[in-house]
Amino acid sequence: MKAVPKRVDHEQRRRQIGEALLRIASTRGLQSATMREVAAEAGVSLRLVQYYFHTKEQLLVAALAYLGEQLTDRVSASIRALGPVTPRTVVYGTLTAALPTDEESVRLTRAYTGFYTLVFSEPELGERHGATYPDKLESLLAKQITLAQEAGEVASDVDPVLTAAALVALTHGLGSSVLGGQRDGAAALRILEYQLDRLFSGNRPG
Amino acid sequence: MKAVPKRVDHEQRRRQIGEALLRIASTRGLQSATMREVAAEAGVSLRLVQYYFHTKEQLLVAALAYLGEQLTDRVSASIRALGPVTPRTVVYGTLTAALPTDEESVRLTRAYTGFYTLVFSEPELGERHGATYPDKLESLLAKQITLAQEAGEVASDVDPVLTAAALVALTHGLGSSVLGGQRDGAAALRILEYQLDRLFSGNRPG
DNA sequence: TTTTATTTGGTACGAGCGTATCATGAAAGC
DNA sequence: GCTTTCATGATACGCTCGTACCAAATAAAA
Repeated sequence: MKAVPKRVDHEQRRRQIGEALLRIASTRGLQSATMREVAAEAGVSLRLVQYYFHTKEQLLVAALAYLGEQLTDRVSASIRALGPVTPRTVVYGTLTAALPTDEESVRLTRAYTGFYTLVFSEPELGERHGATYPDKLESLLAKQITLAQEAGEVASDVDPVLTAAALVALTHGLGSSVLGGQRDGAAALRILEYQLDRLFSGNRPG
Repeated sequence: MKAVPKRVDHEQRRRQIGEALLRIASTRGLQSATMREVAAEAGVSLRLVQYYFHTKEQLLVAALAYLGEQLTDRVSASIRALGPVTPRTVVYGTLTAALPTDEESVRLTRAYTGFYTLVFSEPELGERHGATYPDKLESLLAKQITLAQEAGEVASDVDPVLTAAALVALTHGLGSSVLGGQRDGAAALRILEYQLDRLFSGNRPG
């Protein structure tokens, strides 16, 4: 079967090629990520890309999976960096990690946006991958907000579900504005933190 | 020179073709709006599209202008529909009009998103058009929030600029989630109105 | 009516795309 | 050692894209 690869590690090769695609997607855009460009970026021949990914869609799906890994890695690292795990640090860490503030996050959000817009025109890709990231994010945040309410950190009259959805949408919108060149990452972070500070100020604003 | 067009009204023809492109952009996506597809959708020959728009970029720029008209028309209609012009109605009307809730707004936001993402990869188009819509929107909303503060409708300690930016980004993010099929327009509207209601509730939430 | 400029149609060209095909070197199994 | 399978390479095919070219109608001007 596939007991031991003969010469090279298949998974490593696939990853090498998939990451080349992500690199292109985050610099020249996903529509520039042709099979030939990916091959050149990965330093291999076109035939090799076809060998490991019989079709382009398979390549895209694999690259999207790799991107998902990097994204969740970054989020958990961001939460960890904020010290003890509390509802507040989870919410801050999760959302600020998704904002394109430094070089790595710009890369990730650019690539992610590319896939997101691709799904607009090719819905099969999203179904094949089942990428319901935002939904899980929202329910996670809603739970954290509820916990924060019980701890008195968030006013008791806020609706956790509606607020969590708004925060995710806000973060997404801010990310788009940064990628679109409307403002820089620091400004976006300021806007997001302002909203979070207002939310986590207990019963009174300010 | 071009005193009187001989047979047909040039501007009308250009509009006919431009709207055909918008129709394609809002259904099959902007990447499906090839010159041939636009010609077929407009019911004219490919040569005619080339005649009125020497290059595809000119066609895109013109269509973007038409889209802008329709967008501002919809916003002012939405404001007018909310009754007397107050800061509150202006803010509600502007933002809810930008949300894909009915068929028309879905069409508009789909087309708008197509152009927005196109600018990601072709920044020249945005520069050529100078489409700094969001910036103007934010300053307009910031001013309205300031007015609402003076009228006591909004808590005096909110930052109008940061809040306006957040509202625009929130609306954009919500629109994306609707277009991405994550929720429907009604749910997005509920989330937005919840935030607006909290903002316009004076000094206390609820 | 003849001329001329404007408006329309049909078609071809060159480039880039995803994909398929043919061919070859190198390791594994008998 | 020979054969079979895996891994890689070079190249070709069919398609679609934006654009360019050639030609024919038709309305305005003379």
